[in-house]
Amino acid sequence: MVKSARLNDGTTGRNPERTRERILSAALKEFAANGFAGARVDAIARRAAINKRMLYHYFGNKERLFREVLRRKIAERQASAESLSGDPAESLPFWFKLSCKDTDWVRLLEWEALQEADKRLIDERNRRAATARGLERIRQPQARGQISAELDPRHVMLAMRSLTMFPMAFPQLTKLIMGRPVFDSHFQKKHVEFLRKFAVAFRPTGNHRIKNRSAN
Amino acid sequence: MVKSARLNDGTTGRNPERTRERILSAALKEFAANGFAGARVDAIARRAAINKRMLYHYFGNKERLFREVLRRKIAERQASAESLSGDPAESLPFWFKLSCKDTDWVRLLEWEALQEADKRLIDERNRRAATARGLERIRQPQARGQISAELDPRHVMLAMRSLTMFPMAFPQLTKLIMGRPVFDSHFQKKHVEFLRKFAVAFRPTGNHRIKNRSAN
DNA sequence: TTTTTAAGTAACTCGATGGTTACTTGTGCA
DNA sequence: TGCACAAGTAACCATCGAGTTACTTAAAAA
Repeated sequence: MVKSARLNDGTTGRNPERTRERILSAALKEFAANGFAGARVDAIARRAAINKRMLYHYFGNKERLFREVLRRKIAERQASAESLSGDPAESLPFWFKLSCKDTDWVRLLEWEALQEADKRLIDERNRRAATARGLERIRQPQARGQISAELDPRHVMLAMRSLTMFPMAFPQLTKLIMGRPVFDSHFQKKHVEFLRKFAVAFRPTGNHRIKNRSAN
Repeated sequence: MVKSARLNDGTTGRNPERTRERILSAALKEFAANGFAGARVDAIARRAAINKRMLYHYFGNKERLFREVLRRKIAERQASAESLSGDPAESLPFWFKLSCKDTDWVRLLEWEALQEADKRLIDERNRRAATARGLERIRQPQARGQISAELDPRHVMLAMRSLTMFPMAFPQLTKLIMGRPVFDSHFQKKHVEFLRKFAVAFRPTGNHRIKNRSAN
């Protein structure tokens, strides 16, 4: 037969790479939508258009698949975090927009908060390191006088995460308060404006800025 | 028999009030811990130390029980919201401490965010009204010059909710950032301090405060 | 070409779970 | 006193869902 020659990277016949990939992306959707416990292996298989058995062939079981999905997503996220300005008036809108674009991530974190609260974190080493780098990206602008040095960088980070993730994490509350769904682009634009204005909260106050400047 | 006289309010024999109450409080725990889909009717029955059949006797089915649990909790919450100062330096710590004390509520909201995102809210009328009253409690301090009138009260409310609920809603992130569990009382004390200090973010800036004062 | 191994499929198992059936027992009221 | 109805119990059922068995088929190595 002619077709058996070199079709593997195409769309026909067997293709382990493609199958693995389809399972992973289907699983991401399913886990983000329903959490680990709520996700249905059959649903993942259907979404990926593969036989359920293959999922066990490639990933062993539901939990290992979940860990793999999470690991990949974490890596993807860390990439987008690295290059970023120290000015809260830019970074707050940036993080907020990212949450709006990547609802799967927000939901995965939320499921994790609810379901694996007690168990130890997946990919913990990696995430600790990323958090430490994130804190460094707050201390630098503090030294430069862009963020008040009076504030503990950890609380600053927590506050920034809060302000930028909360609306997506609690869409029903956002809708209740704002009168518009979180996905509404008008709301998103307005909230970006609000965050940009609100960012002054992190800036040094007049007297302190002078104190910091003179300390250099 | 002597004992059949007037024991109903006691601990022995039949007691519909008590049974209903036990089911409701067991259900609150179970739903907060596992969400609607994850909650097990058998587990609720076991927790309440009643026969599973009674649960259907009193509440019809799992969903109606859930709605009743939520309705009660919402009512309880609204009560504690009504009397409250307009000064963010007081209200932010107040709401944060409330979240710390009432984790069940935070978790119920979080399950709702994840699971009933599409369906319309339970007890919606009531919650809309409470939200409107909440917005009023922001407009008043704005008029008094305690909160900047430059800020849209809805965004202010959203930001306040974010800052006060987020740490409890995402305990794993809080731990990652702070190095201590959310339940740690030292963290809670420090975060209260941070919020009190950070509350100036909502206050009018120098020039605007003058403008507002002169407007009265 | 043959053999070996990985990719793929259909049908099954078995425990868990929401809800029900069919029953017994205590209590307030005529 | 007895009767009607609510409170309460145990065993059951149908369905669903993670994981498995037992098989076929493509493709790379020998």
